[in-house]
Amino acid sequence: MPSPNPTRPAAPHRKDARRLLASGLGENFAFLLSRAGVLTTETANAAVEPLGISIQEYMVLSFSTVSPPPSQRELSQVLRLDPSRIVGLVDRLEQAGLVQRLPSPTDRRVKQVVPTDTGQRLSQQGAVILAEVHAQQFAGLQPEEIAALSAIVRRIAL
Amino acid sequence: MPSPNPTRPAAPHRKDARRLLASGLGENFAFLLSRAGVLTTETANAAVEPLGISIQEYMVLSFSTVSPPPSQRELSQVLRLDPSRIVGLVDRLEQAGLVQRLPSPTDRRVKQVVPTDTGQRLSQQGAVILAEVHAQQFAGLQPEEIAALSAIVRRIAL
DNA sequence: ACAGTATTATTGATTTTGTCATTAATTGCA
DNA sequence: TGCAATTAATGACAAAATCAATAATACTGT
Repeated sequence: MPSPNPTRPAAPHRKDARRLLASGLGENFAFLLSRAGVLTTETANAAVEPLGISIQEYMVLSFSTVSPPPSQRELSQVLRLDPSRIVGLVDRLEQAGLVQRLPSPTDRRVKQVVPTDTGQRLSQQGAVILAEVHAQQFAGLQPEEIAALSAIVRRIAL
Repeated sequence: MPSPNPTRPAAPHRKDARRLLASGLGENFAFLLSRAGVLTTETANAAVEPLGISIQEYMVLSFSTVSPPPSQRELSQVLRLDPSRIVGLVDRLEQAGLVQRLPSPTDRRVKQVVPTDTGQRLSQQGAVILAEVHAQQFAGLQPEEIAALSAIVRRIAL
């Protein structure tokens, strides 16, 4: 698990920003977006840590709440993780009693990943926590800006 | 180097998007931003591959064009990479004749990373290529939306 | 119905990254 | 001067990405 120091939410410094712009990197979407992604992921990871799961595990859990339940295959596509990685993530969630692997009624190859009641609750808790944390992280932005960001990023990411 | 298949620029599918929204993950900034970051990074990586460098190497090269030249220390802060990682990246760029390590005139501990003429040109080429690629990647967005995205993400990432 | 092909979950090997501790050289401070 | 801090570099180790292979099952075209 990439558990960055939770006490240091990684604030970049003024001077860095100036030189970043001067170098041209500050206009580079690959740089900006991946950096924004890393920063928010770090924050999110720290936020769900008290729940006893990593942010990746949270995402598996969260997506497993969809109906009908996803196969591990779908999880790997949606989360853009190698199928072999999903195995381990689901393993840990299963051991923690948060999800179950149920055989698909229609295809005996696939195992559906289904949240337990505890898993359901934890997923909702996580959603609340993350919403709070991001509200805080984006406190400097206007609500319309956040909405715009959400809409645009969704167009890129989805 | 995380060199994703350059022929498959990773297009998410309609149906995934629907279920992603249904699961609630589609409203999750940690998910959206990190995913957008990964997607654009993959695209960018494929785009600069013909130049013979990875996107990380490109970023080091690009930032080294700032004046005065950065120390390796500054590179590690700005790019959020471990100092030990910078060593290898600069090594490769140096071997490729794209940057030089010059002793700082004011502090004999620091080595300034300075682009060669070839490095300068390649950095500019890269900037052009990446601009094109992202224009293409964001083709569905209005220019104002792209501007807004850039501004907002810069506030988050910088 | 059959043969061949594709797909699913899983395992394992290999490589790449991230993270940490340590070191030698050098600087800056008390 | 002497001591703590900083820089680049190296090496150790854990985490993650990537890739190949496998067994079970499903699907296809004939």
